[in-house]
Amino acid sequence: MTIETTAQTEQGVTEITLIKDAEKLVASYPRVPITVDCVIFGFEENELKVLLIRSDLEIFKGEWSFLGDFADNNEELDDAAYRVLRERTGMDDVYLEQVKTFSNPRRHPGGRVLTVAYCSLLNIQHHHLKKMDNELHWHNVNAIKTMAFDHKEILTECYKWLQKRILEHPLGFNLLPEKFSLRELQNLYEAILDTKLDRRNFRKKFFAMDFLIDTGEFEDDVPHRPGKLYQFNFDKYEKTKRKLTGIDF
Amino acid sequence: MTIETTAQTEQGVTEITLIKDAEKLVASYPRVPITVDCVIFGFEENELKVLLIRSDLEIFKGEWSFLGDFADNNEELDDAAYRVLRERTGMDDVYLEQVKTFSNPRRHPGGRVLTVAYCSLLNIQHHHLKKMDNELHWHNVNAIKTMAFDHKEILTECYKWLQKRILEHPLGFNLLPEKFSLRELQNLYEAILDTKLDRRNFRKKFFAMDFLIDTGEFEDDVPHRPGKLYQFNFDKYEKTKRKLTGIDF
DNA sequence: TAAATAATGTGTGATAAATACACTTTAAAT
DNA sequence: ATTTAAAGTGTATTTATCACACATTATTTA
Repeated sequence: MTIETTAQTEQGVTEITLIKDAEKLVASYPRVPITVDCVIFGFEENELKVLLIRSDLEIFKGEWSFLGDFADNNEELDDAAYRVLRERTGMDDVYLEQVKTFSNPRRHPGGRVLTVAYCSLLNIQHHHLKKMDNELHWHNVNAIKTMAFDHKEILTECYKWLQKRILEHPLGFNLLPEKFSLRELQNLYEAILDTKLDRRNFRKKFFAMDFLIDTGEFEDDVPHRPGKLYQFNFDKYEKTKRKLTGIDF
Repeated sequence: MTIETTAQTEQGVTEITLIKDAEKLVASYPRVPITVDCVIFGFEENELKVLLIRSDLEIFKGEWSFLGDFADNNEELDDAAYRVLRERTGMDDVYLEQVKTFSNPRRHPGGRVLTVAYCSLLNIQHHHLKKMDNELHWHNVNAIKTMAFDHKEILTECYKWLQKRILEHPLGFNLLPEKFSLRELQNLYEAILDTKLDRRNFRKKFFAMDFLIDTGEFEDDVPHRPGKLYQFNFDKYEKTKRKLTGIDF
């Protein structure tokens, strides 16, 4: 009993020493500020959009950038990305995934800053930009020519990521309203993949997967025959492994 | 002319001011030490291996970890990863790809350290561990139970990455000797994907792609009918978009 | 109220890819 | 000469991809 206590104490002391050693080692190495950047995709008027804000750096005055922020001390980066989303858009139940870390030492004019890019997909109708906030804007992804920092490069990488990811995982539903027509779904895929798809094959493919629930409702604001509205079946989505590859091309 | 010079000077002055502002902003944010960790896969005796080193932290005495290092000031992380490979294995023309950033604030006992995991694939026969260096060891990937830091988690992610990546990109050749038999190639795929493949379909698949060059040579150290030796056709590999998906399952 | 418009909804046949499956051949070892 | 162990090869079935056209329906316009 005495021995056991001693052993424990000794072990405790040793561990504290070892942690001190580790701390000393870590303290001796260069440190870098870390940011997260959220590349937030949306879909509206048949176009793939991305949510940008005017850079808050004078040197990039007028240029657009992603929503981002420095990571707090002891904040996990996923949490930082969710925090940025919450703080800037008011949403926190969105799809979010880490994509890539960018480390060019000259990417930030204020010195070396490392950034981790996160892609987020959100339904524009669920998110209403504050009217006065004209620093925030949804941009057509294909129309963006230049951005602040290395953000154009980040956008390119994230857009490629999205094109690939949407073929192996039906992420697109995160971008649509809760109830959507098959045309809207197809338009979304066409916008993201930047291609035309055959309507019959597209429908066949999606009906073959059991992702779609027929709501029995129809569109009611279209100047032509209204299409049926569907909902996404999240349960099936979790269970299936079926890929979306090979939609027509 | 005078005006132009003045304008240039003024613009220069302004830019310097703006950069100072940016520097001030960056200086005000938390900084974190960054490491890269190289998850180096190899293939030997029909098993997928990963190259590990005994942790240099006393607190992890005896535990295994990836080859890693802190990023130098102003060093791009890809370069840091290549540097680690070069310094520790003597190789620098290896396949290397960024996989994921790990940021749990408690992942390092010496305080917050962020790490970026890189996967590397290398041909074990081209790399001869220094005989005395018994701190470095090739481990069977499936036999690893615990590791230092969060390296077991990193391994899991990188192994998943490899399994996925090898189906869309013929990376496997990086792990094989220059000349290899189809059996070796199939064994490699079976080891990585952890599954059995049909020999005829596997051959059909690889011959259909034009990745293989028939060397006309045969194995000569096997206790049975020797197989033909092939080389990988890097030119075709660059040109093709053909996927490796759907090998038998 | 008839005609024009614009998109919905539906099926089949052709081609290509994935999969399942068994026997003969060859070289080395015994 | 026999055994062993793997190489090498072909076909038939099923599944997925892809190309393609016409009737239907609600709205808008003349």
